[in-house]
Amino acid sequence: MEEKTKARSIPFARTRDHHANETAEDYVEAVADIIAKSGECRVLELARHFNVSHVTVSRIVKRLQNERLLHSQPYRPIELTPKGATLAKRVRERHQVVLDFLIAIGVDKRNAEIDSEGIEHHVGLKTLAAMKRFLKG
Amino acid sequence: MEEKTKARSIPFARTRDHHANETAEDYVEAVADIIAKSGECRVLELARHFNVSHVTVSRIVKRLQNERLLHSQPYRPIELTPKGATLAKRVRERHQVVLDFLIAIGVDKRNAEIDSEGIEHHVGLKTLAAMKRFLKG
DNA sequence: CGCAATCCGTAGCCATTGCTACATTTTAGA
DNA sequence: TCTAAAATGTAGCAATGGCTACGGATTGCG
Repeated sequence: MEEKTKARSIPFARTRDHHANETAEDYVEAVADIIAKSGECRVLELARHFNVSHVTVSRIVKRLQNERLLHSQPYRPIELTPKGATLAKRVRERHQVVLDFLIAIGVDKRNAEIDSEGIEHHVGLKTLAAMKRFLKG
Repeated sequence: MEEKTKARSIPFARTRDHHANETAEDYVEAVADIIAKSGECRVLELARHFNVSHVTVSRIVKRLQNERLLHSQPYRPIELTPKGATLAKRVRERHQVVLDFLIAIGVDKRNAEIDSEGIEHHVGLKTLAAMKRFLKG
C-alpha cells in the first residue's frame, strides 16, 4: 500500500520490501514486453513468462494494481498505468544496459540473459553509469 | 528440507526457493565473516549485521541448521558445518570478485559494496569467469 | 552469591509468493 | 444459439521472513 520503502540499513535492504519491489519491477517489465510483442498482456501470458501458476500472477497483479502500477478489469487484458509505464521504461533500459554489458565483458548471450535478469535489480545508479561508460568507451 | 531446488524455467528461477537460497548464502557468509573478525558468531551479531530482529535470525538459523549448513545449541555461538564452510568459502570468494570487479570498472567503494551484496547471488559461473578475466587482463 | 543486564527462545501476528482445487466468465465453434 | 474449451477468479493451504511481546538462560559485577 505504501509508496515508500522503509529505510533500513543501506547494504542490507534486501528485505521483504525490497523483494516485493523486485517483483513489481519484473512484472511491469514483463507487461511492457508482452504488450510490445503481442499487443496485449494476459494473466496466462505472465504465468508462462514467469513459469508460475495463473493464481500467483492474479494475486500479484491485484497488488500492483493497488500500487497504481497496473490496471486491469476481470477477464480483461492487463495494462500499465502512467506510473507503471514510467517504471517499466526505466527497468527495461537498465536491463538492456546490464545485458549488453555482460555480453561486452565476454559472457555468452544465453548466460548473459539469465544473469542479467537477477542482477538488474541490484544495479544502482553509480554502477549503471559505470556500465554505460564501459559500453561507450 | 530438500537439498535440491526444484528445476523451474531457467531465466526465472527467482522464486521462493531461490530467495531462500540467497538467504542461506548471505547467512553462511556473514557467519564466516563474523567468526573471522571476532572469534565467534552470536545471534545478535547477525541481527545487527542484517538489521533485523534477533527473532528473524533465530528462525533462519534453525532452518539452516536443518539444512546442515550451521550448527548451534541454545544460547551458544553459531558455527558452520563443513558443508556450510564450503558454501561460505565459495560465496565469499565470489563476493570478493564481484566487489573488486565493480571497483575496477569505476564504481566507488561505497556503492560497489552495496551493489555487490545484491549482485553476487545472481552471478553465474560464466559471468564470474568473465569478471575474473577482466580483473586479470 | 545473587541480582541485573544481556542474550536468546517461543508464541503468535502479518505480508508475500508459491500451490491445488474448484467456480465463474468469455469466447469460439458446431 | 448453445455448449465446450480456455481464461480468469476465489478459497484455502504452506513456506519464508518480517515484527512485538514476553519469558527463560547466561553472564558479569557488586
